Amino acid sequence: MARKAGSVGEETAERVRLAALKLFAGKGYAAVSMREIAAGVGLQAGALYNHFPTKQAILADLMVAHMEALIAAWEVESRKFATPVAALEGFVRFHIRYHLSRGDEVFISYMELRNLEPENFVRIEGLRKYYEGFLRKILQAGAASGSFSIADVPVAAMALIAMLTGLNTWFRAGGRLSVDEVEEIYVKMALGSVMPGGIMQGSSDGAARGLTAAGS
Amino acid sequence: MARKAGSVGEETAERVRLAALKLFAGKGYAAVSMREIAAGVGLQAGALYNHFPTKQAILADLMVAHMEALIAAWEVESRKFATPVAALEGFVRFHIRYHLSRGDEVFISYMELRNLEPENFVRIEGLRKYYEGFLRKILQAGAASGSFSIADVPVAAMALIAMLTGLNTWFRAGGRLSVDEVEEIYVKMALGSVMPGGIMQGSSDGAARGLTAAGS
DNA sequence: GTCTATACTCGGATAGAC
DNA sequence: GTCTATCCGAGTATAGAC
Repeated sequence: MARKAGSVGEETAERVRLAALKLFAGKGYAAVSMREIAAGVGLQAGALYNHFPTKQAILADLMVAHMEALIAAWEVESRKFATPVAALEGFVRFHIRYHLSRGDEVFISYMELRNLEPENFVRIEGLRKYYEGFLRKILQAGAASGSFSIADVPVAAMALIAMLTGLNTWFRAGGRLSVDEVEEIYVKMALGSVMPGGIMQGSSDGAARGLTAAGS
Repeated sequence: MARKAGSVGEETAERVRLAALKLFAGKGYAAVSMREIAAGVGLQAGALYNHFPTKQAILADLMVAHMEALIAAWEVESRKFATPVAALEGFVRFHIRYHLSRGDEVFISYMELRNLEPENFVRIEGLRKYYEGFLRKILQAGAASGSFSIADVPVAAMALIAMLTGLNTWFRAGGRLSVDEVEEIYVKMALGSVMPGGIMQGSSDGAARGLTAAGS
């Protein structure tokens, strides 16, 4: 936030962000000192204050940037999908890929909320709610059209988001399964959890299948 | 761990655990001082060291106690269920109720792992894996019998656990929905995510429905 | 078992020279 | 913009009196 494009100091500020991101994600915000961050950039601690007024401002900057980028990315991606079913599948795939590729940002955005002053906390929480609203709208549309069988849209949205984001806590690249494989599994589980027709075997071939409602 | 039953000091130690639990859950382990914990018990900081050798020992004690109690509770509860489908429904209900009733313990056990020294970390992680194993066994049995359609049992187990535990991050008693209502929704979603028959409308009346496999 | 007092280290943040 | 030096508060943990 508030970056002066083209200025020399902005390059240093960006390196500060990167070093702080790694350290916060690895040890936790409270356990990281300004001296450590400075060392990661090759500076003395005092020099950090030319770029950020406080330690918490660095954290808030990282979180806001992450949430805004996430929202912007989905706003582009979401244009591809015409039906609620396609949109849900697209959301699952997008959320998984985006979050797995930004592990550090996701980690601090979910773990360090309580280290924010109220003003920053409210702002980040608002952005998060806004992002969750995308999924709620998809589920609402599908429930209205009969594609989904959902007892409570806000609850279903939170359940799905938690399931998807949970991937970040255990998935490691180079393990038994690839991202693509895990993504397919999650798509099936997510769709199965809200669709009256249940799990569709071999449903991973495209995003634009039309599904008519099938009551219980 | 290592409690001397009946001793006078154990009462104080228990009060220390309680105060530390509340503080760790509220502000984060790293942000809580021994002075704060002592004040919560009505002691001076130095007196804490009569009961715990270090600050981290308090954290590890709380985590181990939580995980062992959780495992013991499920080992009792699990005897009630005869089929994989009933066991999965029972697990979902148990996990939700147990975790929502121990919000503080759950919170620190998931958030403060990185503040543990390797020895303690390995121990807690082992207990967590052991608990997750309960769900894996249920899913494996159901997949073998044809009740479930699961592409990968370990992945499905992690996805379900994340969905269930995620409840703790947003559910608040006294809100729009009761625990019972949310529990029903999660049961349907969890079963729907792994059952080829999909969501069963009105499936919340009991835990022992027999379900025969129904392929796609 | 608890107290007071304190050793020792480290934290965030600032001032002023260059 | 970065450096060195420093302020000042707070951290964990210990020592010894009671």
